[in-house]
Amino acid sequence: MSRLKRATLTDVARRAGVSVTTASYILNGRTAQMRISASTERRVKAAIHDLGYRPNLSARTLRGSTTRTIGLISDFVASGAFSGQLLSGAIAAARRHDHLLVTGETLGDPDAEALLLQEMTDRQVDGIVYATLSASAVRLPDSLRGGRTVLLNCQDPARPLPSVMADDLAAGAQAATYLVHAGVRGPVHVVGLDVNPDATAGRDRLRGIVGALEQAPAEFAGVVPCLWDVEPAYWAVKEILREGARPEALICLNDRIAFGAYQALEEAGLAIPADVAVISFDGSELASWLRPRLTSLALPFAQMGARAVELLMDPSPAPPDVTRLPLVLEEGGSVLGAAPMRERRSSVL
Amino acid sequence: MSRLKRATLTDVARRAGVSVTTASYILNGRTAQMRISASTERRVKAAIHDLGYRPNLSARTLRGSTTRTIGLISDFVASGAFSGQLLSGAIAAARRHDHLLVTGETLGDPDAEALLLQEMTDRQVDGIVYATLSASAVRLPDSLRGGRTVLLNCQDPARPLPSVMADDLAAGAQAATYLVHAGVRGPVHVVGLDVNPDATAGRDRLRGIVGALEQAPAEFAGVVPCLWDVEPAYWAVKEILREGARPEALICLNDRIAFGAYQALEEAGLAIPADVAVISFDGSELASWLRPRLTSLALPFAQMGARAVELLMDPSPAPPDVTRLPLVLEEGGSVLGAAPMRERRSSVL
DNA sequence: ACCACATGCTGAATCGAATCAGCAGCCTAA
DNA sequence: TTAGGCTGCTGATTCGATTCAGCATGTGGT
Repeated sequence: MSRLKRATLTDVARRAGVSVTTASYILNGRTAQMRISASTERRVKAAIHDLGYRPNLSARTLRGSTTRTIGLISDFVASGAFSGQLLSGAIAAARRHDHLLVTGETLGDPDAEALLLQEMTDRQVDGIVYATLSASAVRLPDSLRGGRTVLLNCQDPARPLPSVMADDLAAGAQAATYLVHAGVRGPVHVVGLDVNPDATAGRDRLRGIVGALEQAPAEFAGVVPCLWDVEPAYWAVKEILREGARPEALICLNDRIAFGAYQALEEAGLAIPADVAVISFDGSELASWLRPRLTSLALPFAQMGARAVELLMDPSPAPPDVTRLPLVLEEGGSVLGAAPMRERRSSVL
Repeated sequence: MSRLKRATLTDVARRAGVSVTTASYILNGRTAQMRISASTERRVKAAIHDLGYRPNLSARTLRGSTTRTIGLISDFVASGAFSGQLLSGAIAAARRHDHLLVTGETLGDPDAEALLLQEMTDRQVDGIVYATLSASAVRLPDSLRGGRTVLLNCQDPARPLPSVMADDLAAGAQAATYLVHAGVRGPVHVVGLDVNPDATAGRDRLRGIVGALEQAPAEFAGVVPCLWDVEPAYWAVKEILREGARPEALICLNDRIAFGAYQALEEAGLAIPADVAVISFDGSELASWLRPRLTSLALPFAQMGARAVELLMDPSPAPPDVTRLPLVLEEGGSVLGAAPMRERRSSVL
């Protein structure tokens, strides 16, 4: 109510006619061990209620030194819908553990990063989630040495820390297998290639794809190199079509690439999925906007954010290894012979 | 370094051979008023440096009661790219004021909202930004009574609080005027209609559009009602085309609607922009992915997030009125006769 | 009748920093 | 010589909650 004066535990104790010590014990549910009588407990609880008492967290922290706060540092918060999901998952998990999230964005600037880490350790956050937007290898700043830290969507080869990532390798295999089960045999092209040597998602997916295709009666026709965006993909696919390629299926390394591929295929008069099957990775909203709806393996960003926080909150220190979360197949209509509807949970596989 | 024991001001004072009081004064730059000698100051600063001393913020808060933290409560953090931009802007502005952001997501649940507010006031945040994903009227919980609060992308008609919103009315006029200047005279259809009575963006944009068209030599052909998403828009536009409408321009109330319109127009063999001009609102990535690139008025989400924080940080209490930030025209190639796009990459179109 | 023990509570110290009030020592002026 | 003022520092208290150690009672056993 009145912002002028918050009630303190002293106020509560006075009103209930007990000592601050007793009030504190009751507040913290230690009545049993401390042998507080039921009547005293009732009086104190009434006082707490009447005064609208809320404990001062700073005072608690000063003594106990847990803040019920965890820090999340990300390189990019603004880009795309993914960071939102990641944040959302982390926020929800933190709430489940009665924690709040403080968020920082580095924009890739090491100085900003160092400052943020400083700010967060100054605030004595109970743990730090260090996240990157695209799966990659990173070199963590030294200031992150002590304390609980979990990496999210990245790994530091030089530092053994627990890390949460998407299982891109398995997803690659899953995509290829899905096509094969849908009857694809002919040339399968992979579209997209990372230029950033630290990015791991593309390489992992590709390895998964190639590995699965080798085991299957389907021809791998190679990689169409292009940046992971709509326009580069459009031009790249247009180009291979011009050169005479007649793919039976395209595996696009993300949804934006798939969109570019859609545009190029349509322009070339090739129908999806009748002439060419398309499958991709991300599971973004874009996939659901395309006609036909794009079949895509969804990155479990919300779950990843949540898992990272869970690992931090787990009292037994998490082992310094990588937790890989599976991508989830979201079926559209871009692969012929596959299940047409979403309800058809991949019984084909 | 060692996480075992942080140096305290007592440690610093001991090492420098002064009292804690003196150390505190030097730490806070009050050397002049407190007549600390230069040599003492040097000794203490050296001690601070050597020990890697960092002040304990909880102790400071306990005494001073500012936390250098501001809370942001949003209904949806996960959806779309917008919340990310909004967050990013708010985070950056908070950093500029040496503050950190704690973030909460209510998912529209009033109970979650109340709990979050409680958590944040418990933490004595210096201010709260209350944000919604889509521009709307809200009824704030009573618990938000005291304290500094700024509304972001929403207004509470019952409560006079400072609020930051996009200037949708002006943007509507801007879109219409842009078309008129590009030579559009024939039937202009507006696509999209809000079902949510609390949402304000659509109504404001529509009012702006109609107002501007009335002043201009262009025919307003009415509203094509549909939900703000790709598929509803596709069907709705398909339907009016089937019924014989021959629009010269479509003003789509957001980019997803525009995408649906693109699909319907292409299917009907109508070329953009040669046969039909399309303009829309959002300025999302999607706009840049379409062929031709969609001309769209970008919502200034990052600036809005930043502005909300600035208002909170402003020592003079912000007046309880609405700050409206302009949308920014991002030109694509979806309106004929208008300025060509920058870097005309797609000369094919 | 006296010790032992359980019951039900409280005093005081503690966490780390900020700050008010004040205290030596020295210099200057009357 | 001493009051007054300046310089350069410090002691003690405060913020709000937690917690260790302990202190009155009452009760039961012998």
